[in-house]
Amino acid sequence: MPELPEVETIKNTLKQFIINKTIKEVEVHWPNIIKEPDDVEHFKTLLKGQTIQFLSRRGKFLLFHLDDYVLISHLRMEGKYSVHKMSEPVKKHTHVIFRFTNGEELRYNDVRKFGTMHVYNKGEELLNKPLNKLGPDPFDEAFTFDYFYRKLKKTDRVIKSALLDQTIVTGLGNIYVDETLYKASVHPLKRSSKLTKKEVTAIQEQTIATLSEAVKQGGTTIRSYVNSQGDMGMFQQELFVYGQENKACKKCGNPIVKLKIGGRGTHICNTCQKS
DNA sequence: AGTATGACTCGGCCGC
DNA sequence: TGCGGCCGAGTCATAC
Repeated sequence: MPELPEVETIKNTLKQFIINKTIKEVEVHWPNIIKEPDDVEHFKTLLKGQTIQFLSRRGKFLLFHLDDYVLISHLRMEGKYSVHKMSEPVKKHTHVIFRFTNGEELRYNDVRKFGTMHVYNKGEELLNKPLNKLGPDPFDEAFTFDYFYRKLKKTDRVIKSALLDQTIVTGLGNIYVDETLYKASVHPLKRSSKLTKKEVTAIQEQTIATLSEAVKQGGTTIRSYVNSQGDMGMFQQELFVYGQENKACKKCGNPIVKLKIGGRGTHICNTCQKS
Protein backbone atom coordinates (compact mmCIF):
# COMPACT_ATOMS: atom_id res chain seq x y z
CA MET A 1 0.00 0.00 0.00
CA PRO A 2 1.41 3.36 -0.92
CA GLU A 3 2.99 5.10 2.04
CA LEU A 4 5.56 7.88 1.75
CA PRO A 5 8.30 5.91 -0.08
CA GLU A 6 5.87 4.48 -2.63
CA VAL A 7 4.29 7.87 -3.36
CA GLU A 8 7.76 9.42 -3.68
CA THR A 9 8.71 6.68 -6.17
CA ILE A 10 5.49 7.10 -8.13
CA LYS A 11 6.10 10.86 -8.30
CA ASN A 12 9.62 10.34 -9.61
CA THR A 13 8.71 7.72 -12.21
CA LEU A 14 5.51 9.41 -13.35
CA LYS A 15 6.81 12.92 -13.94
CA GLN A 16 8.85 12.11 -17.04
CA PHE A 17 5.66 10.96 -18.79
CA ILE A 18 3.30 13.80 -17.92
CA ILE A 19 5.15 17.07 -17.31
CA ASN A 20 4.12 19.68 -19.91
CA LYS A 21 1.25 17.52 -21.14
CA THR A 22 -2.03 19.36 -21.62
CA ILE A 23 -5.33 17.81 -20.54
CA LYS A 24 -7.88 17.70 -23.35
CA GLU A 25 -10.62 16.00 -21.37
CA VAL A 26 -11.22 13.94 -18.23
CA GLU A 27 -13.29 10.79 -17.88
CA VAL A 28 -14.58 9.65 -14.49
CA HIS A 29 -16.02 6.15 -14.17
CA TRP A 30 -16.38 6.14 -10.37
CA PRO A 31 -17.49 9.58 -9.13
CA ASN A 32 -17.02 8.76 -5.42
CA ILE A 33 -13.27 9.16 -5.87
CA ILE A 34 -13.75 12.86 -6.64
CA LYS A 35 -14.18 14.71 -3.34
CA GLU A 36 -13.61 18.35 -4.37
CA PRO A 37 -15.32 19.97 -6.14
CA ASP A 38 -18.24 17.79 -5.16
CA ASP A 39 -19.76 17.97 -8.62
CA VAL A 40 -17.87 15.66 -10.98
CA GLU A 41 -18.77 17.68 -14.06
CA HIS A 42 -17.24 20.73 -12.39
CA PHE A 43 -14.09 18.69 -11.66
CA LYS A 44 -13.79 17.76 -15.33
CA THR A 45 -14.39 21.33 -16.51
CA LEU A 46 -11.73 22.75 -14.22
CA LEU A 47 -9.05 20.39 -15.53
CA LYS A 48 -9.85 20.78 -19.22
CA GLY A 49 -7.12 22.76 -20.99
CA GLN A 50 -4.73 22.69 -18.01
CA THR A 51 -1.07 21.80 -18.50
CA ILE A 52 0.80 19.78 -15.86
CA GLN A 53 3.66 21.95 -14.59
CA PHE A 54 5.25 19.71 -11.97
CA LEU A 55 4.54 17.07 -9.34
CA SER A 56 5.16 17.15 -5.63
CA ARG A 57 4.42 15.04 -2.58
CA ARG A 58 3.08 15.90 0.89
CA GLY A 59 3.13 12.87 3.19
CA LYS A 60 1.24 10.20 1.28
CA PHE A 61 -0.43 12.69 -1.05
CA LEU A 62 0.62 13.20 -4.65
CA LEU A 63 0.13 16.73 -5.98
CA PHE A 64 -0.26 17.60 -9.65
CA HIS A 65 0.50 21.29 -10.14
CA LEU A 66 -1.45 22.68 -13.09
CA ASP A 67 -1.61 26.17 -14.63
CA ASP A 68 -4.37 27.40 -12.33
CA TYR A 69 -5.17 24.48 -10.04
CA VAL A 70 -3.63 21.78 -7.91
CA LEU A 71 -4.93 18.21 -8.07
CA ILE A 72 -4.35 16.35 -4.81
CA SER A 73 -4.45 12.57 -5.06
CA HIS A 74 -4.36 9.97 -2.28
CA LEU A 75 -3.84 6.39 -3.43
CA ARG A 76 -4.96 4.78 -0.17
CA MET A 77 -4.60 1.02 -0.49
CA GLU A 78 -4.12 0.21 -4.13
CA GLY A 79 -4.28 3.35 -6.26
CA LYS A 80 -1.96 3.41 -9.28
CA TYR A 81 -1.11 5.82 -12.07
CA SER A 82 0.09 4.80 -15.50
CA VAL A 83 0.38 6.43 -18.92
CA HIS A 84 -1.00 4.78 -22.04
CA LYS A 85 -1.71 5.40 -25.66
CA MET A 86 -5.39 6.13 -26.12
CA SER A 87 -5.73 2.98 -28.21
CA GLU A 88 -4.59 0.63 -25.44
CA PRO A 89 -7.41 -1.31 -23.76
CA VAL A 90 -8.60 0.14 -20.44
CA LYS A 91 -8.22 -2.16 -17.43
CA LYS A 92 -11.13 -3.26 -15.29
CA HIS A 93 -10.38 -1.05 -12.30
CA THR A 94 -9.45 2.14 -14.15
CA HIS A 95 -11.72 4.83 -12.73
CA VAL A 96 -10.32 8.16 -13.89
CA ILE A 97 -8.71 9.00 -17.24
CA PHE A 98 -6.89 12.25 -18.01
CA ARG A 99 -6.71 12.45 -21.78
CA PHE A 100 -3.87 14.58 -23.16
CA THR A 101 -3.77 16.56 -26.39
CA ASN A 102 -0.94 14.33 -27.71
CA GLY A 103 -3.07 11.18 -27.85
CA GLU A 104 -1.73 9.72 -24.61
CA GLU A 105 -3.60 9.47 -21.35
CA LEU A 106 -2.90 9.25 -17.63
CA ARG A 107 -5.01 6.52 -16.04
CA TYR A 108 -5.90 6.09 -12.38
CA ASN A 109 -6.51 2.48 -11.43
CA ASP A 110 -7.76 1.48 -7.98
CA VAL A 111 -9.12 -1.97 -7.15
CA ARG A 112 -10.48 -0.89 -3.75
CA LYS A 113 -11.83 2.48 -4.95
CA PHE A 114 -10.57 3.98 -1.68
CA GLY A 115 -8.45 6.68 -3.31
CA THR A 116 -9.46 10.35 -3.27
CA MET A 117 -8.95 13.40 -5.49
CA HIS A 118 -9.34 17.05 -4.59
CA VAL A 119 -8.88 20.07 -6.87
CA TYR A 120 -8.23 23.56 -5.47
CA ASN A 121 -7.16 26.88 -6.86
CA LYS A 122 -3.38 27.19 -6.97
CA GLY A 123 -2.18 28.45 -3.59
CA GLU A 124 -5.24 27.28 -1.68
CA GLU A 125 -4.37 23.59 -1.53
CA LEU A 126 -2.65 23.75 1.86
CA LEU A 127 -5.53 25.64 3.46
CA ASN A 128 -8.15 22.98 2.82
CA LYS A 129 -8.85 19.32 3.41
CA PRO A 130 -7.06 16.99 3.13
CA LEU A 131 -3.71 18.79 3.51
CA ASN A 132 -4.56 21.47 6.06
CA LYS A 133 -3.99 19.46 9.23
CA LEU A 134 -0.93 17.45 8.26
CA GLY A 135 2.16 17.52 10.42
CA PRO A 136 5.67 17.87 8.98
CA ASP A 137 7.04 15.44 6.45
CA PRO A 138 9.78 13.27 8.02
CA PHE A 139 12.29 14.73 5.55
CA ASP A 140 11.23 18.29 6.34
CA GLU A 141 13.42 20.55 8.47
CA ALA A 142 10.42 21.11 10.74
CA PHE A 143 10.60 17.48 11.89
CA THR A 144 13.03 18.28 14.69
CA PHE A 145 13.65 16.46 17.94
CA ASP A 146 12.15 19.37 19.91
CA TYR A 147 8.96 19.37 17.87
CA PHE A 148 8.56 15.61 18.00
CA TYR A 149 9.34 15.31 21.71
CA ARG A 150 6.88 18.10 22.58
CA LYS A 151 4.11 16.51 20.50
CA LEU A 152 4.62 13.05 21.99
CA LYS A 153 4.83 14.33 25.57
CA LYS A 154 1.38 15.87 25.13
CA THR A 155 -0.45 12.66 24.28
CA ASP A 156 -1.34 9.59 26.30
CA ARG A 157 -1.89 7.44 23.23
CA VAL A 158 0.32 4.44 22.53
CA ILE A 159 3.26 5.30 20.29
CA LYS A 160 2.04 3.12 17.42
CA SER A 161 -1.20 5.13 17.17
CA ALA A 162 0.67 8.43 17.52
CA LEU A 163 2.98 7.54 14.62
CA LEU A 164 0.01 6.68 12.43
CA ASP A 165 -1.55 10.06 13.27
CA GLN A 166 -0.75 12.19 10.22
CA THR A 167 -1.06 15.44 12.20
CA ILE A 168 2.05 14.55 14.23
CA VAL A 169 4.26 13.40 11.37
CA THR A 170 2.98 12.64 7.89
CA GLY A 171 3.89 9.76 5.61
CA LEU A 172 4.13 6.76 7.92
CA GLY A 173 1.68 3.90 7.47
CA ASN A 174 1.41 0.50 9.07
CA ILE A 175 4.47 -1.07 7.43
CA TYR A 176 6.95 1.67 8.25
CA VAL A 177 5.62 2.27 11.76
CA ASP A 178 6.25 -1.37 12.68
CA GLU A 179 9.71 -1.28 11.06
CA THR A 180 10.64 2.01 12.71
CA LEU A 181 9.62 0.92 16.21
CA TYR A 182 11.50 -2.35 15.84
CA LYS A 183 14.66 -0.56 14.75
CA ALA A 184 14.28 1.95 17.56
CA SER A 185 13.77 -0.96 20.03
CA VAL A 186 10.55 0.59 21.32
CA HIS A 187 7.40 -1.42 22.09
CA PRO A 188 4.39 -0.13 20.10
CA LEU A 189 2.16 -0.18 23.19
CA LYS A 190 4.39 2.23 25.09
CA ARG A 191 2.54 5.43 25.98
CA SER A 192 3.91 8.36 23.98
CA SER A 193 4.09 10.61 27.03
CA LYS A 194 6.25 8.04 28.86
CA LEU A 195 8.96 7.83 26.22
CA THR A 196 12.44 8.91 27.25
CA LYS A 197 14.41 11.46 25.25
CA LYS A 198 16.65 8.65 24.13
CA GLU A 199 13.68 6.66 22.82
CA VAL A 200 12.20 9.66 21.03
CA THR A 201 15.58 10.33 19.44
CA ALA A 202 15.79 6.72 18.29
CA ILE A 203 12.27 6.80 16.84
CA GLN A 204 12.93 10.07 15.04
CA GLU A 205 16.23 8.85 13.58
CA GLN A 206 14.82 5.49 12.58
CA THR A 207 11.76 7.08 10.99
CA ILE A 208 14.01 9.09 8.69
CA ALA A 209 16.46 6.24 8.12
CA THR A 210 13.77 3.66 7.34
CA LEU A 211 11.89 5.91 4.95
CA SER A 212 15.06 7.08 3.17
CA GLU A 213 16.20 3.51 2.64
CA ALA A 214 12.73 2.52 1.39
CA VAL A 215 12.77 5.43 -1.08
CA LYS A 216 16.19 4.22 -2.30
CA GLN A 217 14.73 0.76 -2.81
CA GLY A 218 11.76 2.11 -4.76
CA GLY A 219 9.23 1.31 -2.03
CA THR A 220 7.79 -1.93 -0.65
CA THR A 221 5.71 -4.34 -2.72
CA ILE A 222 3.53 -6.49 -0.46
CA ARG A 223 0.50 -7.29 -2.57
CA SER A 224 0.30 -5.26 -5.69
CA TYR A 225 2.26 -2.02 -5.52
CA VAL A 226 4.17 -1.06 -8.67
CA ASN A 227 5.47 2.37 -9.67
CA SER A 228 4.26 4.19 -12.76
CA GLN A 229 6.61 2.21 -14.97
CA GLY A 230 5.24 -1.08 -13.65
CA ASP A 231 8.30 -1.89 -11.51
CA MET A 232 7.97 -3.49 -8.08
CA GLY A 233 9.62 -1.99 -5.01
CA MET A 234 12.49 -3.88 -3.37
CA PHE A 235 12.23 -2.82 0.27
CA GLN A 236 10.16 -5.88 1.22
CA GLN A 237 13.49 -7.77 1.23
CA GLU A 238 14.64 -5.53 4.06
CA LEU A 239 11.62 -5.84 6.35
CA PHE A 240 12.47 -6.95 9.87
CA VAL A 241 9.00 -7.41 11.35
CA TYR A 242 6.17 -6.46 8.98
CA GLY A 243 4.65 -9.64 7.54
CA GLN A 244 7.41 -11.69 9.24
CA GLU A 245 5.24 -13.35 11.90
CA ASN A 246 6.64 -16.68 13.15
CA LYS A 247 9.96 -16.01 11.44
CA ALA A 248 13.08 -15.59 13.53
CA CYS A 249 13.96 -12.07 14.65
CA LYS A 250 17.11 -11.03 12.80
CA LYS A 251 18.62 -9.65 16.00
CA CYS A 252 17.81 -12.27 18.64
CA GLY A 253 16.32 -15.28 16.85
CA ASN A 254 13.04 -15.33 18.78
CA PRO A 255 9.88 -15.52 16.68
CA ILE A 256 8.24 -12.30 15.44
CA VAL A 257 4.69 -12.11 16.77
CA LYS A 258 1.63 -10.37 15.42
CA LEU A 259 -0.84 -8.55 17.64
CA LYS A 260 -3.53 -5.94 17.19
CA ILE A 261 -3.07 -2.36 18.32
CA GLY A 262 -5.66 0.32 17.67
CA GLY A 263 -7.35 -2.07 15.29
CA ARG A 264 -4.18 -2.47 13.21
CA GLY A 265 -2.13 -5.60 12.66
CA THR A 266 1.16 -5.01 14.48
CA HIS A 267 4.39 -6.96 14.21
CA ILE A 268 7.00 -7.01 16.95
CA CYS A 269 9.84 -8.90 18.54
CA ASN A 270 8.84 -9.32 22.18
CA THR A 271 12.47 -9.61 23.22
CA CYS A 272 13.97 -6.67 21.34
CA GLN A 273 11.04 -4.30 21.98
CA LYS A 274 10.47 -4.08 25.72
CA SER A 275 7.20 -2.59 26.89
C1' DA B 1 -10.62 18.29 25.19
C1' DG B 2 -8.54 14.13 24.38
C1' DT B 3 -9.07 9.52 23.40
C1' DA B 4 -11.00 5.08 21.91
C1' DT B 5 -14.10 2.62 19.20
C1' DG B 6 -16.94 1.65 15.34
C1' DA B 7 -19.08 2.68 10.89
C1' DC B 8 -18.14 3.62 6.30
C1' DT B 9 -15.96 3.54 1.78
C1' DC B 10 -14.67 -1.42 -1.39
C1' DG B 11 -13.30 -5.95 -3.52
C1' DG B 12 -9.94 -9.66 -3.20
C1' DC B 13 -9.18 -13.45 -0.66
C1' DC B 14 -9.55 -16.90 2.86
C1' DG B 15 -11.89 -20.52 5.38
C1' DC B 16 -15.75 -23.24 5.87
C1' DT C 1 -19.62 -22.81 -5.86
C1' DG C 2 -21.04 -19.75 -2.55
C1' DC C 3 -21.10 -17.03 1.37
C1' DG C 4 -19.60 -14.56 5.49
C1' DG C 5 -15.82 -12.37 7.57
C1' DC C 6 -11.52 -10.01 7.37
C1' DC C 7 -8.32 -6.42 5.91
C1' DG C 8 -7.04 -1.50 5.78
C1' DA C 9 -6.25 4.62 5.17
C1' DG C 10 -8.58 8.12 6.46
C1' DT C 11 -12.74 10.64 8.01
C1' DC C 12 -16.57 11.07 10.66
C1' DA C 13 -19.88 10.02 14.40
C1' DT C 14 -20.39 8.56 18.89
C1' DA C 15 -19.25 7.46 23.64
C1' DC C 16 -16.70 8.04 27.69
